[in-house]
Amino acid sequence: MGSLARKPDSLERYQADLPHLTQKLRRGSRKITGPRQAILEALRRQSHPVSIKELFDTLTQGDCDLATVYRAMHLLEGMSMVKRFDFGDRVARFELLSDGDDGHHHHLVCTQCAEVVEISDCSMQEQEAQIATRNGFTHVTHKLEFFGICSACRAL
Amino acid sequence: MGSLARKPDSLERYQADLPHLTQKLRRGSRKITGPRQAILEALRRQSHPVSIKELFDTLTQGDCDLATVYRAMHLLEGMSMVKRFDFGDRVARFELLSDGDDGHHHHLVCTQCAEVVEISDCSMQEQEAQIATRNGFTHVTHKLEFFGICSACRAL
DNA sequence: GTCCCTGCAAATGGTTTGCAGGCGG
DNA sequence: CCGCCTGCAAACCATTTGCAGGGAC
Repeated sequence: MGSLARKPDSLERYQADLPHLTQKLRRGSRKITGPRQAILEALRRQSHPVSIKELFDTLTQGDCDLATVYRAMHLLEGMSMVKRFDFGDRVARFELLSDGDDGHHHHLVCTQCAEVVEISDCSMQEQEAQIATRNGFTHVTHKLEFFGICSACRAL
Repeated sequence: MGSLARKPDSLERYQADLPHLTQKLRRGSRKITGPRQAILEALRRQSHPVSIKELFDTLTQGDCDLATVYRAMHLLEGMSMVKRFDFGDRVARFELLSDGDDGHHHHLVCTQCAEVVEISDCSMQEQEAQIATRNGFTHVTHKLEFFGICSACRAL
């Protein structure tokens, strides 16, 4: 069952607590500010990739500015604390990374209701290596997302 | 992604000639206009996905308006005459589809110079099917692109 | 006391759209 | 001639950035 997709909304993934997260900031010589704490808290509550606008909307009005969320996500991405995903709708989505998790996984997205299921197993290492050597490339990575229609939408 | 320095196109892929293409338009009860012919001609010259802006720049000034190119690409996409690709830089890129080609292939993109190599073999059908049944989804498709550093950029 | 961080507002860049006139069928 | 297409300009939307004041350390 290891490769089975994760159940949405159950938050089974381990999420570091806030002090743990802010410590990472401090280690990176970054300041721990109110907006950043609010953003990290908001991120912890998510179990799926969220867009910046969505994240912003979960914040108490006045917690911080939209531009600050953008800046914070850049910062966190640079510190490998979040991972950016792209579902092809021209909107960046982010997930908080757990310790030691490189965040490499994919998603199955319902094209009608946007339900997201996490796909944990990725068997592309060998293909990646093959592609690298065949084309003389190095540092080859990939982006992969699945799209389809979920059972609920199909029933409609 | 860097700016593009497109290499001379090899054009190995079969590209239908213009009359053949405009016939498809006619079959779809679409009008054959000057701008559309110019756009199709410009598309035929490409052997890799091009952004709308790039395509527009290859047109003789005055051939048509940028907005018209956008509208034409929507039209052509809806008629399955072009396929849209997404390299994660928030810019849509398009490729002309050959007859009978569903356009399912992937690309290897250099993150420094934006060189693009087409990856033709895709062995994900079974994984796709697996993911569909495991999660109760239907009509499952995927988007997959590879990124890396090409030999030229590596040498710099 | 530094200078990093923030809010605000304006700019950016890709893409879309409203409108009135024009041309393909 | 009818209605699809087009050019033009303005609107849109996610994201970025300049600036000056304020707070973390």
